[in-house]
Amino acid sequence: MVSIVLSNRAKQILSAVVDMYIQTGEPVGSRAVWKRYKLPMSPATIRNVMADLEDIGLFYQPHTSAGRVPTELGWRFYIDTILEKRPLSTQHKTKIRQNLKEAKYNIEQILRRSSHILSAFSHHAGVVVAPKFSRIVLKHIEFVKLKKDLVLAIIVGSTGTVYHRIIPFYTPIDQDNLSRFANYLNTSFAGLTLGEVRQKLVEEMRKDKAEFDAIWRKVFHLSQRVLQPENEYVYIEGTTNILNYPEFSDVQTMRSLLTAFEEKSIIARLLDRTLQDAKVQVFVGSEIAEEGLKECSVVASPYMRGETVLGTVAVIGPMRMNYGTIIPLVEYTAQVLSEILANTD
Amino acid sequence: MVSIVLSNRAKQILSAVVDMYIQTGEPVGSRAVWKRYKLPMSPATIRNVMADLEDIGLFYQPHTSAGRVPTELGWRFYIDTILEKRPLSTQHKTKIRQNLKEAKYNIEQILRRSSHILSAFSHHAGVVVAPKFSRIVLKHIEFVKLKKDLVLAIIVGSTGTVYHRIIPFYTPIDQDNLSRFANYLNTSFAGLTLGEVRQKLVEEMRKDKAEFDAIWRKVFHLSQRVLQPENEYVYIEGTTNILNYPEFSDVQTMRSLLTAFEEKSIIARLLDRTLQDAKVQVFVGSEIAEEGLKECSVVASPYMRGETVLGTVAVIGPMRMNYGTIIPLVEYTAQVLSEILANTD
DNA sequence: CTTAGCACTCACACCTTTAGAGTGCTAAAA
DNA sequence: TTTTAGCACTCTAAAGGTGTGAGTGCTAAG
Repeated sequence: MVSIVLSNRAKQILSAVVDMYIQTGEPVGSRAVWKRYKLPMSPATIRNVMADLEDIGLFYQPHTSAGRVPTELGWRFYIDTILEKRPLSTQHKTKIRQNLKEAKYNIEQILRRSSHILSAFSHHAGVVVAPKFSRIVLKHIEFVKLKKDLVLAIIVGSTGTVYHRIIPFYTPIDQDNLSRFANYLNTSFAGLTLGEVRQKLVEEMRKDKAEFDAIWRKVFHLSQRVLQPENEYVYIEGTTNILNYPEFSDVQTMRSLLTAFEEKSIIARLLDRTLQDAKVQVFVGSEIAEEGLKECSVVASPYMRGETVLGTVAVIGPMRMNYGTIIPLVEYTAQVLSEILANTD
Repeated sequence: MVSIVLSNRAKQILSAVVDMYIQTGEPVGSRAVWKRYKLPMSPATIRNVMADLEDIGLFYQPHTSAGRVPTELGWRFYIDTILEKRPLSTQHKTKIRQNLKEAKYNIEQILRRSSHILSAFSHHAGVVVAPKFSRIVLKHIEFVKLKKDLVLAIIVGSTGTVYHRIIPFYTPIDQDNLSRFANYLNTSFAGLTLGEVRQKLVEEMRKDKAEFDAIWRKVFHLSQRVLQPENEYVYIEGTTNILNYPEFSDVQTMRSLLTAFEEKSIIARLLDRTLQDAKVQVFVGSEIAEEGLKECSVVASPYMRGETVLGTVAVIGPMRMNYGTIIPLVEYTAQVLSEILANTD
């Protein structure tokens, strides 16, 4: 958190410059801001204040005779202390809620739709990170023997997510035994996260080592492989929206941006850190360590099932995004998502 | 097919110009081509021939004092009659084969890897359209009752593809009945495509209408919903490669291109027509009806399981792509894919 | 402390000029 | 008849020069 104290007037001017810069993307001059916002002082006074704000490091001047542009610190300060959120209209809210509820029971589609909504409403890239595999709460597991040495494992999570894996298994075993084992897992571990199940299994195996026969041990091993965490799935939509912003029109910048979007693991890593804190978070510029996204801002919020954080929804765009409307958008989307997931029992 | 007959010399010059244009992307002049390819004639002669080729419509001159650029017709002719394919090196071949075989049993990953390979080797966008749902051959189907009014259906295809669907089902039914029905489907219809299964079910239901009790009919209906075709899945990788090509550096063109890539259904529609013919196909420029891709070329080949065409692999890039190496690349990738899918029984 | 006035700065748009690549045509050579 | 050298011509793109306007900082008066 930045500890800067500003006079009301300075705040007013900061706010006006930021607002105008969000719209135009060009350096904002004193006269322009004066005309536009009808501030009760002359351009000269505004100029003086702007010079002061530049001294503190909130503004930056591309060249001597240009207007001012907010610096990263400027954005940070604006977001933390001045910004007034503009709640979504009830219209928009019902639209979002309905759209997501339409896809009930199909989690993948719900998540895809969420990223679409985020993108369409914000005019930036909309991102949703699917629930982490190891955080999924086990509801049901099933093994199907496909042929002699191939087993299909199906895991149903409490949110309705379904995972399946085909695993080579070179030990002769019949479907009955597999079903019995699945049954054992279902009765003993339903309600735990897959991560926990995995761990408990290791413990069980260690504890009762003596008791187990060879086959049973193999099956334990098999389920270890089934519960191996997998890559996180990331839904991204609206990446082309960034083409509308002149600050990214440089081919070099654009390539690195789009490459970052294409490499979904980068986005997954970036949004991983939002999981710490169950509320909406904003990252500006170099607060984002990820290559290619340092000129961007991210508004992100985790979504949950009950108390458990599952994944993240986010909007990624240029620093000059309209935080006042986008923060509530992200917040609300996460909230609706959490609600929908809570009701899937 | 175009019916144009050219002298050897004209072919040689066409070939040289095309080759040089592939490398530079800029209009090719007579002197440059003469120096580079050491053709046994003077620039003036080359100029004359180039003028002739322009008359036929194979070349185009951006302005009076510029070199020549192949027209769409020019590309078509070149591809159909002059092009010499340059087979992949054994090195590359084993690399591709190994990479794909590594992911055995995980069809999704195999397809994803295929698109990655296509993109990495061609330096353009690599595309793979997953097998069409209704063409999947049924190997195994299973119903799992999740809760009172929710059924999870799992379909395993003969290629190892697994589909799952969660379906609301408001008729009280126990797991036993569901299993019995699944069993019926497995024994009666395994080996048929899902499309066929769907149709047969309708017939069965009609034929024996009288015999069925209410529940049984509901279950029939349920499986109709399960077998509903779903959107085709498309894997695209390397879309950012197009940023390297100056012909797309115009922001407008780029946006429409990237938008087309983001809207995967457009790509699916485009590649749908390749399913007709089980061999590699090339589409140039306006032969592609799809919005935003009219300045591109597509090299596509279906992949199969046995005699059945399943889906398509393709490379999408600028018209001046290196067809000589890309056609064999696409051909080979489709072939390896078909081999791998053939062995999954 | 605020503001009007003014000199000064700098990017950008616009014009002109120039260099160079490439052409088409003509007339000579093969 | 075909090929080639020579040359005038065309057009683009880069380089340089100029003017305009938005915007500043400073100073001195309100």
